[in-house]
Amino acid sequence: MRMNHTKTPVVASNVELNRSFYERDTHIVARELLGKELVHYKAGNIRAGIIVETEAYDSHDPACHAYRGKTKRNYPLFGPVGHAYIYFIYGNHYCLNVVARNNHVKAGGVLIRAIEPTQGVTFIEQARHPVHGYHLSNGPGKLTQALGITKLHNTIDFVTSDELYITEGQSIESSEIITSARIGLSIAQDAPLRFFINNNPWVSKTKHVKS
DNA sequence: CACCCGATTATCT
DNA sequence: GATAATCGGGTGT
Repeated sequence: MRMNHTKTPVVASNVELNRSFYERDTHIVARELLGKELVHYKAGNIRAGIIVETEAYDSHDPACHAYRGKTKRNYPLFGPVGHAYIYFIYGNHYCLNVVARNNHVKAGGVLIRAIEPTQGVTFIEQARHPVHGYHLSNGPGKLTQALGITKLHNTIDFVTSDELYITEGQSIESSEIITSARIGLSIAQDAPLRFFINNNPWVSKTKHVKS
């Protein structure tokens, strides 16, 4: 099964992704999550954005949290695909992953690194005050703060949840997708497992980008 | 724009 | 005790 990469009109879709979407190689899912819409519904309010940057991590990758086996922190990566893995880092930030892998690896997930806000921008600006523009959500710690995602959402099922879910959003042509090395790692720095939409201002700022 | 650095804490060794 | 899939503010070019 493949997504449609032919010239398709850019039409937003609010159809939720199904379980099988996440049951593929982690790097395929990372690539195909570009253009999808991440939605957080809370207390009658919706905040959402189009995913514009992702990174893939699976358990035979030394940079993956699951590389050294299951722990109290990383156990969601070993659980069912389509669920959330959220971790707290640098004493300040929450980072959001979607559990995704084929049936041949023990654990894996896709880090959502940046979104372009589409709904609830007023609430997003409140959550990120005093920041505006692309600074609202052009980084993994920024987008969770923007949408109000915390460790409380850890292990939530994107496929069945009415609070946190992902929809088809808009289709992205493969020619618009850039592959590069991942950001901020101390090991496995050269693996081409970061994906982002070319020329999208909401993609995080980086120094060196290998394509 | 490029580089440098401190904050702050859950988790792992 | 050390580390970390980050961020934002600071300084210098």
